[in-house]
Amino acid sequence: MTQPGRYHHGDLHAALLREAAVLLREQGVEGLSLRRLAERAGVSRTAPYHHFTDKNALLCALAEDGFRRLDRLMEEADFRADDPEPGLRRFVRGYLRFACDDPEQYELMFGRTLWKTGRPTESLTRVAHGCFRRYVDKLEADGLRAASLPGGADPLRVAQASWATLHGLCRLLLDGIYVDRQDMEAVSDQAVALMLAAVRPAERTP
Amino acid sequence: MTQPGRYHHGDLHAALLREAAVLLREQGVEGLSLRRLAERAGVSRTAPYHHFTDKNALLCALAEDGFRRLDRLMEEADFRADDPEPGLRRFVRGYLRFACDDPEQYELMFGRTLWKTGRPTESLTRVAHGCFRRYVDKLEADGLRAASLPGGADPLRVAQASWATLHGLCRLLLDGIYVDRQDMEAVSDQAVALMLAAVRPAERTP
DNA sequence: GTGCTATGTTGACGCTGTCAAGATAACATC
DNA sequence: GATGTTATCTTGACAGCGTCAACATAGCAC
Repeated sequence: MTQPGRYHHGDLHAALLREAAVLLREQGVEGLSLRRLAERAGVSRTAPYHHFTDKNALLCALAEDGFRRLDRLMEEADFRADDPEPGLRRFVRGYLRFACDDPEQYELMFGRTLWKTGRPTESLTRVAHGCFRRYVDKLEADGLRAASLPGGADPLRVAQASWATLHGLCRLLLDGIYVDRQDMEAVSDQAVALMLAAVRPAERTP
Repeated sequence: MTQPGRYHHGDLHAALLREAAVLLREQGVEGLSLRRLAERAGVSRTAPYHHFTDKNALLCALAEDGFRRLDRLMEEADFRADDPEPGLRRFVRGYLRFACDDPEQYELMFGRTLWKTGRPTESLTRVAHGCFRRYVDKLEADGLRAASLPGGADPLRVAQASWATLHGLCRLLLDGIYVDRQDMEAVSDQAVALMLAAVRPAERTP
């Protein structure tokens, strides 16, 4: 459907997204230019503008795909009420694996490129927030209700702080600042311990 | 010393760094171009190349300044052995304030621009690692030695995980993803609780 | 067939980082 | 004081970028 002789591409929209995902994975956002993308799709420089209003819009669509995949991870999470540890550990590892599998995609999803410098699409914002919402709900329903919470601890706050831990870990890891790739497992366990301590503060009593 | 008629600027190196810091704060890395910088300093486009080998080099110098300031914050930190909470709380707030005071500088210090896309200067790496080292040492000396640690918890791991929490909080906050500016104080307290729980796991016993 | 709309094209503009070559000032040495 | 070396600053150029304007072509409804 992408025969070289054809004037109309056939499904440029999808092809662009597909090519963009590859380019993003291989070269990062910095290496992802609309011109190169167009060239790879065998189309002129400005053709993409008939399918995405902007480079920003294309990147938002790309990030949105990522959040949809992350949301699926969220769905599978299961913090069982009586013993949240194994589920939490599995979730943390899954999250880290998600980030490490395609660092550039993770960076795009959570980086400033879209959220600060660019203008996040309404659609992207909705999906991203839905993903977080699901995390809060899960924490509240499965983990926190059963556990004896420290006085007045808001599930939202716990969710924010624990997500921040996870997120910070990924960032430090992916950018290679203070955490090495080989430390991943150990730090991951440490993070689980940290989060568990917040959820079940009185557990370690002798 | 920056008279308009002079052929030689006088102290372009310092002037560039000064102007760059302003531009960074106001517009972010994206708005910081060497050409604009040169223009602001009243000098031709390529003059900066006689003082910094690269845009990368200039950014590294800028980030290095930031880490030196952060290191000073680290010096002041004091996690007293008998009751680390107030010191920790002060430190966390200080860290968050540091990041929020000049978000673009914080972003530059920890972002991928230098650590992933760019090539961090040896000098920058040294200062940044020294800063983290100081945190580990502080944690170990003041807080952890006195506290009853969970079996086999490595101070390095605790430092990595807790820094990740702090860092992740800042990122989410600054990029405005899952944490609002107004949540800052509450989430900050939650983070302190999280970190305290890791350091003194048996404290909440009734 | 006629027109409308979706899609793709070339040309152009201003912005960027950076290299090459040449100009000028400052400074050390004789 | 003259001379040579070096640091600094200049203009010119190049390739790359996102994006707008104007134009070309194909597909589809009537």
